[in-house]
Amino acid sequence: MKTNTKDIFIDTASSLFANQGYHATGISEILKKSNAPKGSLYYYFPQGKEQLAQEALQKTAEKISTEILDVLAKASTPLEGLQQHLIYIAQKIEKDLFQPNVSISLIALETFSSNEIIRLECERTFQQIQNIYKNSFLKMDLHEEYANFLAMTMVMLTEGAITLSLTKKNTQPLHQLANNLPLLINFNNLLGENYAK
Amino acid sequence: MKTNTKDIFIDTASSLFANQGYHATGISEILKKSNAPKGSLYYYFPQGKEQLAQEALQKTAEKISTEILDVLAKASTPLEGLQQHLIYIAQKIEKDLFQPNVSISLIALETFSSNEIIRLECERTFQQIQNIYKNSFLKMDLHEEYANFLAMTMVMLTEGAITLSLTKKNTQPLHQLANNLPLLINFNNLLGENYAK
DNA sequence: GTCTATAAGCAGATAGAC
DNA sequence: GTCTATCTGCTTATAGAC
Repeated sequence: MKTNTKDIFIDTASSLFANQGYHATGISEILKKSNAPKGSLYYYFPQGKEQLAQEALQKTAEKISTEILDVLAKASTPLEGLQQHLIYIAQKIEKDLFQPNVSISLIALETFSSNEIIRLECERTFQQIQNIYKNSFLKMDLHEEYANFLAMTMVMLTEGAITLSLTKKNTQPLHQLANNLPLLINFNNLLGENYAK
Repeated sequence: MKTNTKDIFIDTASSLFANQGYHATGISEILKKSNAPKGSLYYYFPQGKEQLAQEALQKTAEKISTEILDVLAKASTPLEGLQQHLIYIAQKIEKDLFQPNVSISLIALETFSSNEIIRLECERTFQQIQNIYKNSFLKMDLHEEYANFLAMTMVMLTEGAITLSLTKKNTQPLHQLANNLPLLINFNNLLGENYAK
């Protein structure tokens, strides 16, 4: 039997943790926004805040992965898909008034040295996203190592662009990156073809 | 008259905030590592934690800027300088056992929506770093807008590579980016020459 | 300028009634 | 399964002695 009180907790926590961070988000705030009492939270998540954060992070990771796969599936080329994804993120940031749920960098940087469970979850998520990018590049008949490097580059660029856009309270970095992405990710690059010569 | 108790506070706070984050770092931890009593902290920083964080961030920003300028000055080309800087960051991370002081992304993401003073300081810092990159690119006779885009790209890539390396507890992303940077930042790129055609 | 004792409030977590 | 009252410890900050 599936209750959905638990899902409400996860959704609320997912959003709050991603936008404010793990330490800045209190259990009380999650309870208030979930319209639920404290007891039921500890019923569903006996290990408390850490367990809730872990499950919330998995949910965020799933959502991000799905969004990327969707946009790549609709696009006519991987490059266009990546550009559209960056614009999608920018629109989401604007629409949600800079409270989106598009990045796990904050949680990753907050916990990498203090919480091994959550750190591993973040590492897994980054790898999962990178693999999605890599698979799309492989369809372009790129050398595997080169595809992998470009995929890692896309993860770095996307996370960096989100960080800059949020800090500036302006989505210009995301838009500019989307517009000029062909200058960076150049499939006809001779250097790239000789990548692992 | 210059005491240096204040400087000790700033150095300690600078390191703790950058590595653990603003909310995870308590005043008590700063006091303990500074070997100083609580009274003197509030004597030097009457506005408490927020003021200390702001001054610590300025110190971190200064240090990062100086390091980039140094490495660029010694390198024979901007591209080599950027590669060496990435390697320098990787070495610092390894040497300091993943407790370096090389990024402001964590503080930026933690505070962009909750603390306007610190957010502005972060925005200023990102812009300052981008300007250093831009000036080095301009020496290569690039179009100004293209130089500016490449500089922004370098900020994104560097912050992204640090985030990935810390999360993985492995500096491979930083090293791989350094090795393959010429594939991305390509001054002979025809597209780049036509940037703002 | 330096230091300690303490305030006031909030955090995460729990016990136990219903 | 749901809810509330409460515990313990930690947080930032302050008052005031020296």
